[in-house]
Amino acid sequence: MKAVVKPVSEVPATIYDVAQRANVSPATVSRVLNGTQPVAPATEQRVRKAVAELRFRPSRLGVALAERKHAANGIVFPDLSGPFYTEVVLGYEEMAAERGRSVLILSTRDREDAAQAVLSLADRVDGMVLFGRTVSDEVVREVVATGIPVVLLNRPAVAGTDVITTENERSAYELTEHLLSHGHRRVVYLGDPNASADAAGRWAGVSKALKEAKRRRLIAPCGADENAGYTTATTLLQAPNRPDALVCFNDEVALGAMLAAEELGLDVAITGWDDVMAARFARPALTTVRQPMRELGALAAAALDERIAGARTELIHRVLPTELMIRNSCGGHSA
Amino acid sequence: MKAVVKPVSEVPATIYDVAQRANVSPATVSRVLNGTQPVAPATEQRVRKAVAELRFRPSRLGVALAERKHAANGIVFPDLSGPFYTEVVLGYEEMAAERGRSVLILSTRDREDAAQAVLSLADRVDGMVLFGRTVSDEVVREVVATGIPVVLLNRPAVAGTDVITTENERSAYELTEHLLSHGHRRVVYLGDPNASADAAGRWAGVSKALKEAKRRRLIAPCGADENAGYTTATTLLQAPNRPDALVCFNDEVALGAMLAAEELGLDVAITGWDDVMAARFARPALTTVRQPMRELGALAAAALDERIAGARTELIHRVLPTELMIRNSCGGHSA
DNA sequence: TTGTATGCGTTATCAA
DNA sequence: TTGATAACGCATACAA
Repeated sequence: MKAVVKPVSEVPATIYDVAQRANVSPATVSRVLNGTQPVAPATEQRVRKAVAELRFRPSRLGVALAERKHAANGIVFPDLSGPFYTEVVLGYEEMAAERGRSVLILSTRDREDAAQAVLSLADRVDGMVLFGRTVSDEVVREVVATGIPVVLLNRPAVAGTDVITTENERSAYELTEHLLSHGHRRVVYLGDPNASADAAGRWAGVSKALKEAKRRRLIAPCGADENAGYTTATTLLQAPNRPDALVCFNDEVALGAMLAAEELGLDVAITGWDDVMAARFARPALTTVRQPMRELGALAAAALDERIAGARTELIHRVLPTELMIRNSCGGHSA
Repeated sequence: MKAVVKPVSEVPATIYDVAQRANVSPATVSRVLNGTQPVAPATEQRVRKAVAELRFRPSRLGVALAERKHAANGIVFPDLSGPFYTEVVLGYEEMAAERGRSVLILSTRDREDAAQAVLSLADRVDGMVLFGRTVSDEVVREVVATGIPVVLLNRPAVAGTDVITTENERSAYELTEHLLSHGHRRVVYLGDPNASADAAGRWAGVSKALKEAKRRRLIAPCGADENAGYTTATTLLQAPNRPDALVCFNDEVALGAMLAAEELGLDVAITGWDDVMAARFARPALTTVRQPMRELGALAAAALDERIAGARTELIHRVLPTELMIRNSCGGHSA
């Protein structure tokens, strides 16, 4: 006489279905699946058989509620254009995946409800990393107040957060010194120190080198994209007493400035920041600064994980080194 | 006489805490917060007051389980380097956010457990989009079998999936015709038709144009990165009877090939695909094909949403047009 | 208009 | 080694 067996249905099986089919309690099924407690071999066999037959997959929804955790991390960035954020996100995802956590992304790019979006993300993750230039300190504090660990990237610390940044001032200083050593006398910085900590840090380095060399500390407030670089440089290069070197906030700005110089038929030294792919292919090739983007993301994920797991309670503040990529655009290297 | 009021605690308040403080039932709190049923003004006031005082935020975990949905979408891509995937992801995230859904990302880049990772992602979302070159058809079928809607991007359809692709063959055909009209006679395609549907489609277009012009249909199997392009082109350009035009699978390959040609001091026409930033800055500027990346992502999110909401049951298959960006690298345009 | 009670799918505690 | 059963935090039929 055949046993009456529930047919495999289209609706997902629950742990109760499995329990019933294996003639055990739901608790035992859970124990088998998670290895949380010893189970008799024979019992385990029955359970595994039932699981396979019913194609049972534990509901993440149920698991999450019972464990009261999402097993997911968030990451908030202003934009994804350019390789910088992209690479960081990739490094972050990779490390998170290794540790069994999913990652939720959120781009704040000119979104009016950015604050709301970030807060709402906070409800869906066990921890999150926030890039500079995304939301106000006030919002960061609110997120911290929800109780989840927060890691800040390239942004000044807020109480209760871990911080990881890449080095700015020293590299900018060296870059400027290099320019000066090539005989450039009138160097101006294209960027807006008020716009971000990065921009401020780089200006600080440039400024310091200029001061030490007893040069005028010139700065041209400028947006962070190619168009801003092009426009600003066009104006600058047509003014009397035009600069012979431009230290740009990033590669996009620098590339835009190169276009301007090219159009005006002017020979001016130009440097960028980030080492985007286009920097290598521009002619002359762009001198720039490379950041360990991948590592930045991976470290952020690791830091978050430590706090989520409770393995660390004190906060950290790490600064990652950057690397000068001297190429032809800064003059003196046979462009 | 003061009412006894529960102090605001550090542990998150639940809907029961709010109900108690407002002297109503949890159901009423839910109704106020979600506007699912009319509530008396006075009652609503009390509830909102309690919500504010307790800083109550509904637990996503509880909501998700009760509603039996994640309110989240997934997206799986092979990599994020290069602007292509990045822009698509951005378009996707933007559209998803507009519709109140979070997005979970998953990169399969040389990950051995890619299949497992994708399946596990399937448990955490209400629907997902999969790029070509990520997992096998078998895995796609398994995901479809879980019951969640699946949208495939730049990849041949699998039963039960929506498909959105960008046009390949026609653009490749036009690109090749253009090259031929410039007098190039020996044009070879750098790419691997077996590696992806994109590579195959582009080769089909090149092949067709060559055939119609009664030229030899030459192809050099080649990886999809800069290094592969450089290596392949170096070999090709040093062989007897070398090509005078290279149609490359993408911009990275083309840029690598340009480096090779430059090193060898050879003048050869080169075209790419994707219009990465470096394409504009290379000298000569790279002729390439632009895809509506942002739109691709947005459409995918929209398609997913329709199926998740049950607004559409029949499957779609859309092909988005691409645009030729004729610049200098294809010769005849005063490079 | 509001409250009661149950379901959602797990995990985990406490007995047995 | 195993089974009841109570959380977990909300939504929602069903009553009142």
